[in-house]
Amino acid sequence: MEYTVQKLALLAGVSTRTLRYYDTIGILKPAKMNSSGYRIYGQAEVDRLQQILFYKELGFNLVKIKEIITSPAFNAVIALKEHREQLLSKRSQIDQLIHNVEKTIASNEGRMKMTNQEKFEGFKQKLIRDNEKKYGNEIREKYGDDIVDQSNQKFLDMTKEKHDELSKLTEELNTTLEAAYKTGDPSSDIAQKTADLHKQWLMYYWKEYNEEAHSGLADMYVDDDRFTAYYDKNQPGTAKFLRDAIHIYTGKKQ
Amino acid sequence: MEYTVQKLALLAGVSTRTLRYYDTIGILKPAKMNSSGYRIYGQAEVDRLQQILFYKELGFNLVKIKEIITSPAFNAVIALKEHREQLLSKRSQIDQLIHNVEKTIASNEGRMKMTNQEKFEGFKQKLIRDNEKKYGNEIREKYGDDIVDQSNQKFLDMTKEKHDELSKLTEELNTTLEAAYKTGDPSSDIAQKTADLHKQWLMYYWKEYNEEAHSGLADMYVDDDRFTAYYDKNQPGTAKFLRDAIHIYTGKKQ
DNA sequence: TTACACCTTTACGCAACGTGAAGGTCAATG
DNA sequence: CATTGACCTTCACGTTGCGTAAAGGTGTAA
Repeated sequence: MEYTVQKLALLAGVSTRTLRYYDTIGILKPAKMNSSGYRIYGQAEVDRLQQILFYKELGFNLVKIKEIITSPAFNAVIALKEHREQLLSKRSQIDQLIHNVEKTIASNEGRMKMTNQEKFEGFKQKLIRDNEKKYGNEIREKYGDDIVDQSNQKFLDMTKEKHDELSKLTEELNTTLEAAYKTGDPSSDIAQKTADLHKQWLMYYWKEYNEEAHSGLADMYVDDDRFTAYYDKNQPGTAKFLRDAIHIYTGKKQ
Repeated sequence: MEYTVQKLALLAGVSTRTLRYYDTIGILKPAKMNSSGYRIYGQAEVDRLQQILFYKELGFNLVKIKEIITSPAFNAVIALKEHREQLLSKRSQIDQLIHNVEKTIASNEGRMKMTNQEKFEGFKQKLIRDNEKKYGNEIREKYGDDIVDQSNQKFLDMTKEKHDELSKLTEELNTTLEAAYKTGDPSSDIAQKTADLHKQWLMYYWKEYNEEAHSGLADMYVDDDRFTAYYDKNQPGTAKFLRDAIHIYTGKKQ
């Protein structure tokens, strides 16, 4: 039995374009060409196409399929297991997305006060948050995933109430820091109060608290210009002051 | 605060290419261009970018994001709900894939006798199966989805044992049909036995049995050349004979 | 002025085809 | 025998969200 493109396409339920494409990428070449240059497929090609379609239904891409069907059968099992892993991780990604979308729906719907506008307004807070996250990544590398993982997730999971709490806490931290700075003494009660507020504030972004990480972050406040610029915006030296206070608070320095 | 492409890219954790792309597709235009044609972004653009990235993390494509952030907030909730539906259906698709992949792994691994080669070899059987499926689709349109749904699925779910049963049944069907044909009488015992075997054989592909569908399929055996060719390959007239036997069996004809 | 880091536009590449366009081929028909 | 209509062929652009050169202008510090 011999088939032209359309015959085979009809038989297999694919388009003729698909068969031509499979020819050009070399995954399914016709058995021969007739005198007019028509593609002629035979039984072997039908079988091969069946295999291709089978693996395609399992979600493999054509490159993988080519590998599988051109090399010995043992590769198939390996490929299948790899593929299963990929599918599983893809599914958990989607689960995450669904979770986040639902959270967003809830926060958009239930409490309309927290509009998108509000949620994203205030550049400075965002700058800081982004930097926290950025340093979170560095800390993650140093101290392992668990400490910082899913700060983003925590933020998304935040309800309006939590969000308001955070806003208040941020303000309190700022005013307390300003007052503490005026004492000039990082070991003063108010400076230590500031460090404690900073810890609490941090806990909105980090899943677990860890003194070493906290102290490390404080170092980075001085090392990174954008951090420094933010904390020093009213009074230069504030970043350093906060760092010292945190060092004392975490027991890193005398 | 003003940002060039790279500054903003660094801040937001995206590439400069991305920002330029967002400019060309009009989802994020810079606030202005300086005298040399450099893109300059301001605070509003940073905010907008944050929104874009937020929705991107939720898995929206850029067209949808553009719709959401350029039109009033109420669209956002609708879009989110639609998006959730899409994600849910995507997840169940993936669940299907995982299920199928696992079945395939099991059939490849547990019982090595059923290799891919075997599984897909034998063009005639496949041709018939494909035709069954094809007609399945037609029957589906006529009698509703339930009757034929997931014949493919059923095939995938088949274990080695089932597969062997099916092979044996197919052979029995063929030999019985041949013998029955020689009697020349579609109402003969052996012809009716054949019809019954055919029903059993069909049940490997259909979820539910239905006399009308069975009888309809028999008609198609005569109407479709490929079917006819298959059944008539040894003795011409076999397709017709089988059809008549099935008609009697299903009570369609005296 | 030289180096170097930054900026610009243009454009190909990726996956798996869909969708024309422009033009030959084959069988049946008037 | 010419025409029709259904087939076949090879380009080649469009899809999504950028990555990755390439070729060339700009800013600034040494």
